[in-house]
Amino acid sequence: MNALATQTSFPPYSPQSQAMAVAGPIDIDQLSRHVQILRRKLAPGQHAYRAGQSFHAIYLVHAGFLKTCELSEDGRERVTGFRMRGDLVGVESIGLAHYSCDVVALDDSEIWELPYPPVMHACLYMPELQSRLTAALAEEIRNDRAWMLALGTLSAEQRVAAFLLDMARRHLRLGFSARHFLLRMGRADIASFLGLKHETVTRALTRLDRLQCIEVQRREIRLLDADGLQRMAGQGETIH
Amino acid sequence: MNALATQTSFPPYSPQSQAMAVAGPIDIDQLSRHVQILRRKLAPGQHAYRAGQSFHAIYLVHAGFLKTCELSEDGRERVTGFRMRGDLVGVESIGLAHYSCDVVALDDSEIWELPYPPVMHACLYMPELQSRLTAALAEEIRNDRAWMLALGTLSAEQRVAAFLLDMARRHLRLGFSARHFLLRMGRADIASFLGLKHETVTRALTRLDRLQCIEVQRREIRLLDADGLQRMAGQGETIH
DNA sequence: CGTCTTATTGATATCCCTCAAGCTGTGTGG
DNA sequence: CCACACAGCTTGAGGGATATCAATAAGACG
Repeated sequence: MNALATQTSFPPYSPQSQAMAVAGPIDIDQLSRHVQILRRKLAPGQHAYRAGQSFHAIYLVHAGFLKTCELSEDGRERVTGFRMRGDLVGVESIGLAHYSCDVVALDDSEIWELPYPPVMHACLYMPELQSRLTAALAEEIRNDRAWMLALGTLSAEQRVAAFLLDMARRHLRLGFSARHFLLRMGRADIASFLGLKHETVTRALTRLDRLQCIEVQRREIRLLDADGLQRMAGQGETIH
Repeated sequence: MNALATQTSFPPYSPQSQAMAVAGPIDIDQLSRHVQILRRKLAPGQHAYRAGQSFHAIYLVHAGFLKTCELSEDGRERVTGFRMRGDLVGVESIGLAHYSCDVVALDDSEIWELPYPPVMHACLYMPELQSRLTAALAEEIRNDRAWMLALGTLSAEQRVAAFLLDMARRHLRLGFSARHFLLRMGRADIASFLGLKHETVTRALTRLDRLQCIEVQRREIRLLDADGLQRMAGQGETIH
């Protein structure tokens, strides 16, 4: 039995997590004085919301792991991102009457529901909140654009490398090992996100394993040569 | 000489444009009471800003046509969008010290510079502005995600069809013909935006022409069968 | 232990890219 | 006004990366 297997929920709460005042970009303690925050737990496969449901709240991921899926009229579907602790979810639907995409838990998760008109109203009393929210939206755009660049200019293998590095960085930001982690999603979800087919993702992972860049065993990933991966993905910086 | 050739600048000002109170998502008349709005003219090829320049303003496109380009450390580059009258530009860099991408005019253009800290400050006096700005950011995210879905699930030909429909819709929204318009960008820019090569874009256009869906002559486009294009691009609705 | 889902691997097909050449329109200078 | 050069577009031939189809293997779960 390895260490990762004991992480029943991902990411596990840090010791002070219940008391943490700032989760992600939002000052929750202060916000909770103005709006009623509901905590929702989701089992793997459950939806936080679906496209078409009436928009009433944005969510802060407190624990777990989720994916956002874009859907088209004719049934095409694509994973547009993965969300973990500290990420805001639902902001893409601000200004609409109905949510525009699906959000599905990939693991046991807890999300904090921030009812939207109240949050907007609270911005009048918390100027800080307003700029945080706007900055979070802008960062979302930059993040999407960075992936657009990657998907349009990198080969399958490079995309997978970039994906692993992104996961590693986000794990690190939450205080987990960037060198050794468990993917919370299946090959098909990775493939959808990267604009590939699941067999291609598998082959890329196998190849990176053979190149001694990583060690893969199903969903368990070990980064052996992060610098090599970064060169491959066209990124200069190192994971600290 | 055809009608399009007489449109020296695109889109031309509408008769009341100088007096128009609401351009795009922002109430400019009211905003101009709070912040100093500078009008900048750009010739084709000129940059509104470049990645790395210090962030000090967002822009409202008043006339003309521009592209936004994402750049990577190792020299990869990709067009992430095209902007026309009413579009906001620069919002992706909110929260940063420096702009994160390039914005280049493709045609004679005029952009209105909205200095950013002042705009943020003005939000305190104009609650409407705040929600408009947030909604504009959210729409940007949805727009990017819709293209992510398209680029990940459509063939080259379908992408080109979707691109033409998008252009047609946006022309229509500005009061121009959706059936007959001039592309402001070259094949290479379209290709970059769609994650293709310029030869592939050319071939797709030629093919759509042969299929009698459109008529192409260099940059002049005529939509002969918008419904056919829409079916092709997996979109149900019609251009009204 | 059997079933089901997920992942891996292989063989082949296809779409798009690459490279190369020719074409078209535009601008420039004689 | 014409000759020329140049940039952008088009077209063709061929190759390569990824998709597709199919079979097997490995876990997960009851």
